[in-house]
Amino acid sequence: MTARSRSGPEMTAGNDDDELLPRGQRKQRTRDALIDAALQLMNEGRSFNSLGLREITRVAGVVPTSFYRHFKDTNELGLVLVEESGLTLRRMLREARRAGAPVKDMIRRSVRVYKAFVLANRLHFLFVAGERSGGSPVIRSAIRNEVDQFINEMTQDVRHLAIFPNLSPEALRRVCELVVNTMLHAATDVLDLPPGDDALAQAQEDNHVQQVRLIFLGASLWREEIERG
Amino acid sequence: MTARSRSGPEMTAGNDDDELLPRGQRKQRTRDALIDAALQLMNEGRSFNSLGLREITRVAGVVPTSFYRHFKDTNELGLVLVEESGLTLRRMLREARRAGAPVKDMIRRSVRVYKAFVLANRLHFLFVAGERSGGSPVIRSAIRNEVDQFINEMTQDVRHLAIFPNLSPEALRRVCELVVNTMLHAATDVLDLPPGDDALAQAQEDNHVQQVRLIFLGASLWREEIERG
DNA sequence: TCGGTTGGTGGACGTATGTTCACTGATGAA
DNA sequence: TTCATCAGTGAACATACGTCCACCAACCGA
Repeated sequence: MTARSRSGPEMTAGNDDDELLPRGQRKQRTRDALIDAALQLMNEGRSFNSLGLREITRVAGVVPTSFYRHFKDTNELGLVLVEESGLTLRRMLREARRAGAPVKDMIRRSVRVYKAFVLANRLHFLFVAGERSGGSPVIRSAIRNEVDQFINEMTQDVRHLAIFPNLSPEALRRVCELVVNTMLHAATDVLDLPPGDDALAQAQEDNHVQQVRLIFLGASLWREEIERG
Repeated sequence: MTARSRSGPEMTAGNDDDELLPRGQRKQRTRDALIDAALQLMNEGRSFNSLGLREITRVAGVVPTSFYRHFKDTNELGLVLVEESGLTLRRMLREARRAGAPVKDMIRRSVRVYKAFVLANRLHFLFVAGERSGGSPVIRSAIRNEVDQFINEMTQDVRHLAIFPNLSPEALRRVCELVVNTMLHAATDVLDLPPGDDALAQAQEDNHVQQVRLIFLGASLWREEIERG
């Protein structure tokens, strides 16, 4: 599976330059339009499994029956969204790996990068954070798998950075799990924050930074044989 | 506002012994039946704002129009649910206060008590954990207020326990916020866990215990002037 | 005892939904 | 050029929804 290429802020199926495209790509276009429509509706405050099939097709600029050419039902579209979001998460990890860990002010810089990434991928984080504990069981468990896998990969990356040589693999994973949970919840804060209020944004960032600092402080001083009791 | 008294696992409006009740109490009965119906539907895996008015009244054993005698719309019922859940949270805090902090094995014991409380109040935690990041904006923000207030009260309680004399009020609140977020997410784990699998439950408990231990370790060693940079 | 108040009923309405079906017109391989 | 394939169409369906209305029966203060 490869990432979709978005064409604009409001994607509908009947674009101007779709006449000259081969059939496969045209199909992919309206498929993308359907997915984007679902994301767009969630961006307006709706939860995924309250979305209707007709509603999605309406926003996508397509007749309801077209939906079935691409998905069996809305749940199947949801699972595709989970997969896409998982790709986004892994892309974040990959970019972080490529950039390397900042040596000075590591945590604050990382939180800033994370926040920027969340805003740049607003819709996916909105979906993940929103449906992770909320919606239909099948989607929830799919998201859980995706996040679990993300935590595993992050654990590997952190291990190679050798920041916490004192931690066993299990303990290190636990630390990563804690950070991921904290930061996924932080994503909701970031996304809910109205833009323009710089002071509030700064206070929020400080809060997130210090929460991670606290976790890292605990992690750096953790001694397996003592704390495990 | 006082807590409702539930009458059974499946509460409907047309109970057997409602003939001899005064009108006010009878009204309260069907109101409770509506609230319980919504909770019951969520317990079956539905998210709140996908619930329909008719659906709720059907489960409550009442005709759809009766709904309007008690709530303006489903959202208003949701806000009542938020308030109820807030009461449950505060009740937990009150009970913990009364029992006092366990001196030995504090964290593990506390996690066990918490887990028991979550299971005993399954529906409220399911609602809070599920709608905290998911559903309609108005309910989400109402829950956020409730949780914020809970964090504040918990901060006061922890302050009086004098566990972290090194922390400023702001830092202590941050620690509580971290613990609450972690434990609210843990509630989802607990509620999703299929019963009977003792080994998995034990592993899950260990995980939660060690996450809190890690936070507490960090908190106990936090030095304001050093870490705030 | 009376009569207003009130919680619950049943029917009806317009509208929205998910799903079906036959159809169309362009695509792309033969 | 021919022709099967197939993404998208439009009409129709049964069903569900939220909301309105008139009505009823029981409660409860007068």
